[in-house]
Amino acid sequence: MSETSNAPVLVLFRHDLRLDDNLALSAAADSGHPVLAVYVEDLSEGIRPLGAAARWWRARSLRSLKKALSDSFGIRLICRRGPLAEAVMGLIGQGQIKAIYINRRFEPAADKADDLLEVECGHHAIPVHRFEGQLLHDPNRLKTSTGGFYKVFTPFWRALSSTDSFADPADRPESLRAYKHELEDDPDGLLEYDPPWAKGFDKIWQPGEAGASERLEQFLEGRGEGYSTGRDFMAMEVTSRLSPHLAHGEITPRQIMAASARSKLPPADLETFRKELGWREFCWHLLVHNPHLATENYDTRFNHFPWNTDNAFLTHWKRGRTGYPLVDAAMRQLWETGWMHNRARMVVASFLVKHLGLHWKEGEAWFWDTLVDADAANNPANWQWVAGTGADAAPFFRIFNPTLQSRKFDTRGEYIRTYVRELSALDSRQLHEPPAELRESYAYPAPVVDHSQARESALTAYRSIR
DNA sequence: TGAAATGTTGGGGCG
DNA sequence: ACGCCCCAACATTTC
Repeated sequence: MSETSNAPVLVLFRHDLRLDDNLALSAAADSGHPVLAVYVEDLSEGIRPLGAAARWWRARSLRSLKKALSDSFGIRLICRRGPLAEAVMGLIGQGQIKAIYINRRFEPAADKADDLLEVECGHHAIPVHRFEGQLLHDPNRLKTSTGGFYKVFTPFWRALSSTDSFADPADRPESLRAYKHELEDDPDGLLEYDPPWAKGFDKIWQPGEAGASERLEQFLEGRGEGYSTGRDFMAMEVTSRLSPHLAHGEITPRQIMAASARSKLPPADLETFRKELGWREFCWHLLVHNPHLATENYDTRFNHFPWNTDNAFLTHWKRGRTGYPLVDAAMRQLWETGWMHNRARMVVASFLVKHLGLHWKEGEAWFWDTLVDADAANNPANWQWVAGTGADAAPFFRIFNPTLQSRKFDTRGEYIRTYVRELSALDSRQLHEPPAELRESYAYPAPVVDHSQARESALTAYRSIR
């Protein structure tokens, strides 16, 4: 490392485990210097550590990235964990790094950690170059006409999607000079994480950039046909399943927008699909402007809300033993696959908050730990939305009837039968609401709460803080 | 991106 | 033939 002319530039990977449309990587390539590629698990103050399912995903995604860097460029990715600035300083000898290239992060504490890195590097005259990729918009730039941030989705999306077209994605670098080094690859074992509960995940998911672009292509070339209405039906395989790939930065919303413009899917389906990306942007917009979104009620009137603290309720919910087949199917899908259908998420979230009267943070924490796509903005923002404590939130009186949702969106019971296997012999007339006298013989629990009673007490509680 | 309660309408059974 | 009632179907209001 002693000869400065051969000194490397450093590319840091964090939530951007990809080579395509990776502006930091491209800029590092353009610098002409040899590249040292490092993934850092940032333990800086205030950054939320990944949940277990997301760690499972990351281990595989990192392996895939490592292989791609090695195959394409002969670059050996190394992995480190620790507070960002410390990890980076510990890695490099002073004055031997020309520059650092990173993609901007929007989790407020992570953004701060990047600022700190920049300050630390400044002391050593090492410039830190930041690039965009995680989002379509810059939450600090997009403002309402009165200069504030957006609090309602529709005007937000109108403003965002009516602006000039989004930037085109960048190709992966044609060539990169590898920096030769003797650094240890993965001292903390980030690439190895194989918990027993994740055994089934491999059948469903292909973490990594290649898996991401495959999903996108499949979706835009046919799977997404009928998305605008079909997305509500939980047994239909019409959704893109891109969320974990997006969460880990294996694909960018820029790439998705650009690809969707070339798709032959019906315009209505594409519009609905893009709008979902819009919700993702909106959630990040909210988090940037409300750094404590994951821990505090956006609507502070709820600080005095009389939540239940019944641990037995919470356990039934987590295990998928509430006695409501749709809720249980969804919770088991989450456990078995690390993912849950969007409508099912709304149903189980509404059930936790309104039927069981538990604090949304309980559900948010479980999702955070069990979802492969857990995202620091989307998870809390959507939980607050369902709970009615959030921005542009669902009105307090919107209480899903799990049995009705089941009849409407899983009419033939395929979704339920897939995950609540003990009920698979029931015909669809009984499946949505198994008769009390049958439950014992099917080893299926009685409902933990009575729907209309639970509904009434939720309404009473929510009215109390209006 | 809801569900339940309440109101309205119209067809058909029936005295 | 007619009015009355019932109730399903649909619309509107309310939470």
